[in-house]
Amino acid sequence: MTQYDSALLRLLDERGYIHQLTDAEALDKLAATRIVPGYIGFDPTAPSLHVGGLVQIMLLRRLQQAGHKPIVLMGGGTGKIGDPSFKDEARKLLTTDTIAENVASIRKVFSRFLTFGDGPTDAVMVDNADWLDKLEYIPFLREVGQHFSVNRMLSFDSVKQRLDREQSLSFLEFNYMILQAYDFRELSQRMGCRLQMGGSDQWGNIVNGVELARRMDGMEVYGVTTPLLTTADGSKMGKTVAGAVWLNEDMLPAYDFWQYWRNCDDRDVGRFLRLFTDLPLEEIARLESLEGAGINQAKVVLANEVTALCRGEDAARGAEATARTTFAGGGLGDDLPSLVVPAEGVRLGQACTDIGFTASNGEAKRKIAEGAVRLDDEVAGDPGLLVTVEPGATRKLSVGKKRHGILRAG
RNA sequence: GGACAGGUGGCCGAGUGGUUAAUGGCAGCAGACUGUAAAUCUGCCCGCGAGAGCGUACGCUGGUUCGAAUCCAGCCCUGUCCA
Repeated sequence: MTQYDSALLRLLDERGYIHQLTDAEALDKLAATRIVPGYIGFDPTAPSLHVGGLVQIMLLRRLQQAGHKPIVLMGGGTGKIGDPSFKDEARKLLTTDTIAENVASIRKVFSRFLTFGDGPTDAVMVDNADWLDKLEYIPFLREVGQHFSVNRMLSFDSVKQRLDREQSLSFLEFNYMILQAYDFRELSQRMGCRLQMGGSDQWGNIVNGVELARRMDGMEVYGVTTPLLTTADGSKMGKTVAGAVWLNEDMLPAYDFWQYWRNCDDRDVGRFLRLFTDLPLEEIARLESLEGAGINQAKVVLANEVTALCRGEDAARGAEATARTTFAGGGLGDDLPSLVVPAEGVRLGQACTDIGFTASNGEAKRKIAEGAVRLDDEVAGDPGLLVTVEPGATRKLSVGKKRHGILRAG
């Protein structure tokens, strides 16, 4: 571990955020002596960020915790292009309306992590559409384009694999890194921004920005990337087959969000606690050293802390209470998904699909045949079984060991 | 614009006229074992239907044929090379 003078780099280092630094020494010196405004860009490709973007948000939070100024850059402009870095194929182009909606929807989550305002270390939010939309092609090429070498751009890993695999990289996408570099330069001019952070896939884009600021203005700015966050089994964080683990509450119930963390791999617990919670390092060290089933305690703490941060204390408490009653007590917690059953009843297979545990009636039938479906904790073997619920009562419907739901009378 | 190669189920990838709803692998789900973990073994894995069964599906549109993912034509898309 390198010894840093600045609180910022020490904090980032000990909690596992640092993958690469453009100029560690100079940045360390700068951060030790003055407030460093730093930014991270978020492209509005969906109405919410998901857990994969949480490291980035936490990074801004750490920046503020270390006494610096976080800048949230919404990619209202770059979102119209789509970052090709390490992508196998081009993303579908989003309409400008969708982008505007996504920007509006994504903004909300940041206020839980950062303190916004006008103070020197208060966070601010900007949208690169404000300057990118106005660019004029020829002047832009002359001022900015002349500083880029295509030979060099082609050599970046982020696009190389795309070229090596002989997949098309459109000129539109190819320009993305130029625009991101321009963003960095623009922010350094407008708000004295000196630092860009991002995932390791952003290294190429960040380095381009550092070089552009130097070439155009003789300005020294810096870059930090975080390690690529994968779960212990090697998959990307935040994306499951069932769908992404969204940060916005209207996209994913708090209970499911909590469960995502509760079910994480043993090997990930310590790393996640350092990255995604504010717990002191000694406490984390204690939690991650728990052996065997004891590690489950640490997972509950992780789930509680992250849910509280993202969704609020109440959401975390509710999700934990539901989990405890359901799994430990064999009962029914309030936060479980529920389905209203009409008076005439509903077929068992249909119920499994309607509540969202199975994707189709066919799948429901297969699961029932496999003995995976239980009604009030009794294995139910007949997909045609007509399930009714007494008025005022509830019944428990389970598929597998993890998915439980409430059937209510209609 | 020309030559060549390709477009198959969430992904990779077999299949070149008929027991093909389509081999295999990955991912996923379930069962067993556990700790709501991992690993392992087993089963499942297009939709509708209680079921017999029906409907869709191999880039798109037509055609040949009793029968096509497989053959033919046109078109669209991708890549490589050439102009």
